[in-house]
This record gives sequence, C-alpha cells and structure tokens, in this order.
Amino acid sequence: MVASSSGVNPMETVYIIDDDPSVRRSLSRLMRQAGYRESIFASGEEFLAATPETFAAPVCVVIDLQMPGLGGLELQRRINRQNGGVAPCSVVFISGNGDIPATVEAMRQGAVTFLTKPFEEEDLLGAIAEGLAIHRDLLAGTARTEELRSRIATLSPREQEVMARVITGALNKQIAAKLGIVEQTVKVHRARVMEKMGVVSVAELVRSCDAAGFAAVG
Amino acid sequence: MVASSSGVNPMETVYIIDDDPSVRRSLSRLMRQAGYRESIFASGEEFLAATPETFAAPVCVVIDLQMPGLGGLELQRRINRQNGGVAPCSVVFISGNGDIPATVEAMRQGAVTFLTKPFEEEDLLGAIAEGLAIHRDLLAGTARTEELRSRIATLSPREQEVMARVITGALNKQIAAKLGIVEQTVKVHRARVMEKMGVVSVAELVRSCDAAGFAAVG
DNA sequence: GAGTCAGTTGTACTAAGGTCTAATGGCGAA
DNA sequence: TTCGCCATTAGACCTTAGTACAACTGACTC
Repeated sequence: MVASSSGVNPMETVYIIDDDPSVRRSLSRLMRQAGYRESIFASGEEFLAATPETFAAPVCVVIDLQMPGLGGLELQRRINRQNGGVAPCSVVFISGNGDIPATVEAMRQGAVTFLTKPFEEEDLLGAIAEGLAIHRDLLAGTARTEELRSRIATLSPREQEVMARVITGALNKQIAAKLGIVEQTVKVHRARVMEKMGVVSVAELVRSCDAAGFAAVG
Repeated sequence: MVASSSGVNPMETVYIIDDDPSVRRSLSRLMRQAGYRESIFASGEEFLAATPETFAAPVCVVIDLQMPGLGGLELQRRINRQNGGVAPCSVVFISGNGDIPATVEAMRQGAVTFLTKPFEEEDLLGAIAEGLAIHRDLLAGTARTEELRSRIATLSPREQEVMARVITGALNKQIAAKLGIVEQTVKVHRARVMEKMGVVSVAELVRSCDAAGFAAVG
C-alpha cells in the first residue's frame, strides 16, 4: 500500500463538475485539503472533452445534477457508455433540489450516492472514498482481464479453436476429430496455447479463459 | 416459457406491505388484474412472521416506506439478512413523502426502484415485472449453486481436500506429497470426486467448484 | 526467389492419469 | 460383534498428455 502523508493515494483523482463557480472553488479546496488530485469543470461537455475515455488510476467524479446544457444524468450515461457499458469510474451526485425519480435513475445507473445540498463535508469525503475504493477494485479486475485478453490475441486462429475445446474438457483425439486433423497436431497447438497463456495446467487455463470471457465451444 | 392467459407466470407472487388499508385493497386488486398471485400485509412484522425466509419461485415485495413500527428500510434490511446477505427476493418501494436519503439507502440495499405516490399503475407494474425478472434470474443461478453444494456435501473430508488441490492444477504426486499419502490413494479419491460431482473432466470440475464458491487450496 | 510463419503430420519416448482387483485398519451404528 | 463407510496401499494394465526432433505445405513478405 502506497499512501501520502494524509493517508490518501496521490494518484487517485477527483473530478468536480458543477456550473456554480463558488461550489467549484470550495470543493476544489476541500479535495486538496483531503490530499486528492483534483480538476474542476464548469460543464459535462467540458469534462468529456478534457478527460480520456478510460482511466488507469482510481477516479471519482462528483456531478451536479442540475446543469445548463448537458444534465447530470445524461452526463453519467455518456460516461458509462464510453467504456462499453462498464463504468469507467465512480460517480457521486450532488444536488440542490433533486427529486426522487432523478435519484432512482442516478442510483440505477451506478452512482455511489446522491447528496443533497447543503451536505456535510465528511459525507462527501466518505462517498468519494467509497467511490475510489470501488473503482480501485474494478481496475484491479480489469487489469487482469486485459492481460489475459492480450495473451489470447497472440494465439493463432487454430490455437484459439483448440483452446476453446480444451477448456470444455475434450480429449485431444476428440478435438482432432472435430477439427478434422490428427491428434499430434492438436498436441502441438495445445502446447503453444499453454505456453502463450502462461499456464501449466488445464485448471489454470479454464480459470483464465473464464476470467477473460473467452467462450468454450462444445 | 410458461405463461397464463394474461401473460404472467401464475407462480410468481407479489407481496404488498402497507399500513393503509385502502392502498392494500387497491394494490391487491391491481395485482390480481395483472394476473399475479398476491398477499397483503399491514406491517413488516406481519410479513416476516407469515412468509418463509427464502422463496423457491420469483417474488417481488412492494413496501411502503413510512409505516408505524418496523419502517420500510429496516424491513428491507431484515429481508436481505434472512438469506445470508443475498437478497431472497426483489423489493420495490412506494412512498407518499419519501426523501432523497431514504431513496439512496433503499437503492443501495438493492431496491429495484422507488416510486412516489401518486404513481401511474403502469409504473408499478413495470417495476414489479422487472423485480420478478431479476429474482427469476437469481433463482436460476441459485438452483445450480445449491445442486453443486449438495454434491460437495456428499464428499468425504479427504475427498474435499483432494478436490481443492486438483482444481489448482496440482499433479497427483504433488497432492500426495502435500497430504503425506501415496499417489495411488490420491487417484482413488480423485476418481470418487469426479463421480460424485458428476463430471468427467478437470475443466468441468473447476467450473463447478468456482460456481459453488468452493475454494481452491495451494 | 528466399525467408517467415501458421498449420500440418510423423516417429519415438517419457510422464501422468484412469481403471481394476485385492487387501488392510479404524471407527461408529445397528 | 457384524456391517458399512472411510482411508489407505499395492500391483498390473491401459489410455492420455506432453515433449523432442524432423519434415512438408501454402500464404505472405521482402
């Protein structure tokens, strides 16, 4: 665990998106005091234009529900869409006069929480800490998945076909029959699969493929 | 897909929990008209006393947030706790004068949605249909998991030890060394494991154990 | 045209997994 | 005590998997 003197990982970033300059200023100061990296934006459009579509380090976005132009809920939708439906970061909503339907929608779209102004600073800091923790865990899982997918990408088409059948528990001779080749050929492909995937047993291969979402073939 | 003439599975049940008799009556009628089995309760205590802790068929509970005695949020917590932290059914909240913090809490605890009175009948029916669908999927996964766990329960302690190592990809001789027994003994246990678990390959065994939450041992 | 790579096949050998039969000892239930 | 279940081991035998070495083909590139 790496942590700054304030107990917060300095690579964890908080983005503030609010059309009210005074809110931006005060939240920006609060984030710095808490030891977070932070950036402020006056609108959702500005945020989308200035930030990448995915993040490599934990990120929590604080969004004001009511903003001229791109509204908070629509902004949340666009952020979620950027990463193929998987949330690319955590989202915390703040609002001066939100309603229950908007709250439900925000939570259904994966918001960590929804705070109504005025709120206690510690409530916001708690929500951000939770959001960053959620995103941190998500990134840890994503990193593993990405590594496995890049390994799979190095497999030749034939090797992928063989692997898809190996992870169903099929015998070499059964795979050979299905693919119309000889058992020895299967062994060669299979050996390369194990090597390229960085595993030494079928059990590990099955887990790797499941984690990467690689589908088995009957 | 089995469905009654109204397009709703007659085994899917909706429970209404509201302290207002007129609300109970009208929602009860609405549920019957929609083709659902339904039961009404005047309080959370009454509901908890009258229903089982788990359900075998899809269930959606409609809870009024404000009730004397056991409140809606606390009721939701107790329902969730009944099944070891896993939601035993879907929950939809309705409220005449709810607030945003309560909505956030309800959604964080897994509510499908939170409707404010007065609401459109179709909104409630839509939420219930979604809740039942969610619970239906959950039950499908649970059934598979339960079947696997009951199979694991038929394994002797030693067989479970062997299985825990087989699914890490360990060789028979490695397992034998770890357990301080001979390789042949491992083979015997292993054969029984495969038979009792109803699988014919290590790949299937790994998937079954992962699905059942059976931990591998290094 | 030479080189590279994926895909293929063959032979030969070693290692590991799986099955069968048979036997021993402990331990709790009927 | 007898029976059944669990755990253990042995020997024999067969099937699979894995590895090493060698070779051929076709497609694509330089």
